Amino acid sequence: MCDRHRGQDDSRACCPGGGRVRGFMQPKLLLLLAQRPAHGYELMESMAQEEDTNVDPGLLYRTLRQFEEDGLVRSSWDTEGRGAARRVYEITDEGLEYLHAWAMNIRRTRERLERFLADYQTHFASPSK
Amino acid sequence: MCDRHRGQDDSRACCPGGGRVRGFMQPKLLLLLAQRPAHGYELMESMAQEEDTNVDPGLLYRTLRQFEEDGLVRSSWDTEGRGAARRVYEITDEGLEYLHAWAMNIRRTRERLERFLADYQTHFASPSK
DNA sequence: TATACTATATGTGTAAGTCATATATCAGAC
DNA sequence: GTCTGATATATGACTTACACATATAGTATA
Repeated sequence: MCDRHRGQDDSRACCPGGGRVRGFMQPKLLLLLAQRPAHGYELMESMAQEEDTNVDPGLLYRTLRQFEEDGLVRSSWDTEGRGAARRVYEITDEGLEYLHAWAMNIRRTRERLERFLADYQTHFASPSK
Repeated sequence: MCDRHRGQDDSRACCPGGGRVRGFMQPKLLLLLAQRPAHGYELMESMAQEEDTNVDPGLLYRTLRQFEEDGLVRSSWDTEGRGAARRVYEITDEGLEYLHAWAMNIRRTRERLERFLADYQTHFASPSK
């Protein structure tokens, strides 16, 4: 752990460029939308809750707009009820295909992570240091 | 799968921005160097073999230079033997600390992937579609 | 009327990755 | 001899996922 974060209990913050495997919000968003249509704020709360990572609203809304531009979701304004108008997103057929492709890649990634962790443990468990 | 790649047997190529979780080369490089010192070309071959992904030499060499700048590895020229001179890298103590921090993050990431895949399968296995 | 929460959005910058290309040495084919 | 291909390292231009800051507007409640 780096000097900056040593002693902190939030090991997620460690380190500058050091750690984390990225690129996960997009499939996660598509899966949530496959389960049910939702608006951005709702998706943000779901993600913040299920993953224990802080979600950047800017990234989330931009990702949704990009998804719509790419035809993976479509949106409509919900002006019913109280509160500010909300844009409700639902997944398209193309979005579902994307999600399936993503799931395959994630399965492969999981296997790579498992091989990495196995190698890592083997190496640091052995007495040869 | 997207139009561009439908029918191809290489599902890794799919799709433009669609899939793959990134940021994995760095911990993988550090683990390889923790196992034994090596030069760039050798690391490239190890990675291309163990992961079945094509490795970009540009990215690899730039990453190693960055590692050295950050003090995670140190290098020396090997002019022995025949062939072009090669720069041999070995991991430093700081690099080892980084590797440990990375391994923790990767463990957490694996759990997120597993939760995602479980949710995914649950959703698409159920008859409610 | 102040403040907090709900809800969506932009601007700027960085880091990891992609693709193309440049370079030099050496081995073997022809 | 020189041509091709493997070994070996490197730069330039570009894209994208993400981080961090900030803007905006409506609603609820104290």
